[in-house]
Amino acid sequence: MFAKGDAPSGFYCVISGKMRVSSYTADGKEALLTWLEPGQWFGEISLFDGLPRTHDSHAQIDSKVLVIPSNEFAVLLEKYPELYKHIVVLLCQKLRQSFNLLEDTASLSTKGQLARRLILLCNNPKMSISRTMPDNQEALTRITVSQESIASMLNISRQTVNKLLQELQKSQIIVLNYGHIDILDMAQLESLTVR
Amino acid sequence: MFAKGDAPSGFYCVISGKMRVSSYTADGKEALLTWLEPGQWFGEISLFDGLPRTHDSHAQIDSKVLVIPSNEFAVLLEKYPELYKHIVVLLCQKLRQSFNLLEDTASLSTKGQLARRLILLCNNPKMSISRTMPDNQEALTRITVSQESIASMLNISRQTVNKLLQELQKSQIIVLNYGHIDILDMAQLESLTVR
DNA sequence: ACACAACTGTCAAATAGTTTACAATTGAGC
DNA sequence: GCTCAATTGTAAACTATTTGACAGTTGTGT
Repeated sequence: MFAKGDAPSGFYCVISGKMRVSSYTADGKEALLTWLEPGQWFGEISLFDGLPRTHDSHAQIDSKVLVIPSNEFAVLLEKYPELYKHIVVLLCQKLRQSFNLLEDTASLSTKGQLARRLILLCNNPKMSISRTMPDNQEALTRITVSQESIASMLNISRQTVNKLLQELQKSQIIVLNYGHIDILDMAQLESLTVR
Repeated sequence: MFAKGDAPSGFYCVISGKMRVSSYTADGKEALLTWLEPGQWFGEISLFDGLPRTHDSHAQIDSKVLVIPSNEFAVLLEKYPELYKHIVVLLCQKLRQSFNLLEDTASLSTKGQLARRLILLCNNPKMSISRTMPDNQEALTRITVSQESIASMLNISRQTVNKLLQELQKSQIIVLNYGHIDILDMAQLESLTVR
């Protein structure tokens, strides 16, 4: 468990399992940002600007996390300054991702945001600094996520999520199941997200 | 004018004036992300990951922008690799800012988001890589922005903005004027943004 | 000082989303 | 196979937000 607000302490990489990245409202409701999967790094923001962590990260399932403590990482950077290039690329990827998310929430209808999120969930593991993870999940068409989780990501109620998902199902774009969603027509899904 | 989707072309710094950073919906509505003021750098994301620009930036008023073309910047980086450190810090600042924005939209009520945005607009110029700009705007309590602009930033209607602002005015938190808003009680404004 | 554009204030009807509540279904563990 | 927790489906009442329309106000430029 790496809590939001914690002092900066290191650079982390998910080795196995799955971490939830989220923040919490006053009333304890979770606002889910994303998941971190094996091969994805996190914690670098605090590391470089020295401010508290931006989010809570906690294991959703049994997970192993590689920890590089701040001071050790500083030594590494000293020794291999070319590491900076990769850090910069990692940061740019994350920044681009969050800009895209921001743009979505700032200009899409609720239905559009839902469609966008479904697409994002299909090609989730994109934050990795290394390309060590195989890209074989490219054409993933099954999303293993509860409607409840989608709701907390979009800051809307589960009932609304359900209603919209059923509309998509009626349009033959997706198929709803217990605990997962199958995408039938990615192209049509994309067409719902044109701004 | 630096358009979203343009090929990466350089690293920029606002010298004078004010740039609007935004994207546009299909129907031409503007989704305003923020402004860039003198001393603030932009364009670095495209520069480092080689992908198209993430946003439109266009001058709101007559502005001067320093342009460092990609190839020249590459030479600079080669010559002064310690520049990377500063780039990393700049990126972290922007990332932290967008995470905060994301968190707001993901967990605050409309009124809370409005309060948050008013606060942000007070201490806007925070994206600068250098500390060359004096910090004398710290306790700024007048926001020069139309209700229309606020609406497009929050992706809500102008009428709703107006209604909520008037509630804040009734609570003696702000005063509404033609073209600008005065903040009377920053503390109370902050208290509306607790999650 | 006049005209005009930009901005603000307001309202009613229509739409969208939340909340509360409860039933039905599914999957996991014993 | 049975039980229980998690998840999904559904509906009605309520609240929030949008849309469209229009009037009033303020600042700018001539």
